[in-house]
Amino acid sequence: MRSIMAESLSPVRVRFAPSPTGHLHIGGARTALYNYLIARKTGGQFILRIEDTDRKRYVPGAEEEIIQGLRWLGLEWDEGPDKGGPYEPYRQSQRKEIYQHYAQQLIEDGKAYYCFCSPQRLEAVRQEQMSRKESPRYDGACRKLDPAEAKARAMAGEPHVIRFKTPQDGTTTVTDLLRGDITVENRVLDDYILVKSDGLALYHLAAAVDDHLMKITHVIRGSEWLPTFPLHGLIHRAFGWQEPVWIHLSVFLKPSGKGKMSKRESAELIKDGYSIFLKDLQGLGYLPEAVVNWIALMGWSYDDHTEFFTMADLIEKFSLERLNPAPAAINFTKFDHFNGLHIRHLPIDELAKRVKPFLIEKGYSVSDETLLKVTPLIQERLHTLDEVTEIAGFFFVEEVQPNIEELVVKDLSVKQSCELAQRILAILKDLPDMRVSTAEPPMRQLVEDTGLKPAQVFGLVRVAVTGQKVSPPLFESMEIIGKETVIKRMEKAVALLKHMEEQAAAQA
RNA sequence: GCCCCCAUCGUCUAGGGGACCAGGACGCAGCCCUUUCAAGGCUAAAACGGGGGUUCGAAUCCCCCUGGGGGCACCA
Repeated sequence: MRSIMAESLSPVRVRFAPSPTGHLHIGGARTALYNYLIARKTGGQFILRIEDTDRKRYVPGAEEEIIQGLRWLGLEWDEGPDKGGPYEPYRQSQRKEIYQHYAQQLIEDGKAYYCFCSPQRLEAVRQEQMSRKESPRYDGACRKLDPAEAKARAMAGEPHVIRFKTPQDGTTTVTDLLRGDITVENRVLDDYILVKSDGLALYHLAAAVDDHLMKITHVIRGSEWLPTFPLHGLIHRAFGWQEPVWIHLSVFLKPSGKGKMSKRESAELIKDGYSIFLKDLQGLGYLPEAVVNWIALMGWSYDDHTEFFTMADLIEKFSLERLNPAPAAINFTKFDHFNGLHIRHLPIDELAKRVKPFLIEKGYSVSDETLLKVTPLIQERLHTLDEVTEIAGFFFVEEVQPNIEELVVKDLSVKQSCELAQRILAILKDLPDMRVSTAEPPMRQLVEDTGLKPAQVFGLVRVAVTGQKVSPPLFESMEIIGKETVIKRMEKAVALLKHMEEQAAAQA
């Protein structure tokens, strides 16, 4: 496959054609991304087309969610329902007449026919075929109808659909860029419905017509279309149209690799802080840069070692030839890794800006000045943005609530811990300020004087000042917090330890 | 049941007949660094599903099996 330099350098026209029937997920996002990348790389156009021909499955708000999701990822389209373009409209529900026109053309050419079979009859036929262990397929009853007569019945208003007259023998060969030729026996193909009884086209017709009219050069879509791929080739050929280059992407499997993510499993994921839905990702603390990097690498690779990619890198390096047709299991821990990588790649002020909403949401009062000082301390500690609250929340509160147990120094008694805390307090009180250069030397001296381990002394200070056992670097944190607050927190720790000591004495 | 697709470490992958006792990444384990946690560095364990061919030579090409996935709607 690698020898086929399909995209070469000529501009492609590609489209992402989602149907507004639910949430945009990472699988769809990846399809959109690959389309976008190849368009930008070749200087072509990326088109957004909404495939909303099924009114029953239409979900209000889904189109907006798709648009928001794509924009969040940074995948801006050149033509689409919201911005128009030379081939508008870009919403299939608004193109009903166009499809009808082309369906008529097929009927006139004898390549499609009216079908008046009721859903009930079709269901009965299906049942019977199944009971005979045959594949369910249209039995072709209306295929034999006299075309003039059928047309008259249709014109008279008799309910009908329009079916494609699939060749009954021979084979059909279509070509996928990644898989090569795919040949099927025509007899296993059905006389697929092209236009429903409500007059709206089904995907097969609508997509073919639109791809042709919109001058799409490459169709990059999910592999769920592979089974009907031969039909799509046949439809293009029935019209005498040149086919686009077809590329079917692999599917995403659940983390176990066993099957697709079910609706239920997708919903459950959020409990673990993950989601396959784009709408959730931002709130869970993920960067669009990381999402792009992560999904780009599920089914595509650049070489044997490069893994970090910005959008600009991807546009430069992406190629259809290096797409991988095998299904890929979703790996969320790798997603976390990429998120950390991109967090560390962000400029400080940008990271501060992105982390701020998470602090605000948890009720912290955030001063930009403090946040800007805190951000460098947490940058390499964050895997997701929302972790900022647990790692650095103590910077933005008046008081912390240390766990009394944690205040007791390892291998020391409560009494000894209390004495140590008092010595620390005395030293800090005497200092002119809390700069690292001011506070660290005397504290190190204390470690030496007491013969304790650094971890023991600093651990006590850490719990007292930050309220947590794990924190950003201690002295840098104290500098940001400032002397006044540090002293106040130390005093509280001493008081707590004293109280604990008294209680222990009373019990004895 | 029928049709189609896919097949390298647990996972994402590199690999286009000799450069492969198979490379990278995540995760996992250990070590280093270190005031905690990270980040970073180093090391380790970890794979060509099976069987036939073709060839001097196969992870790479062909066939079969097996396994996995997708699809069989007046959904997309």
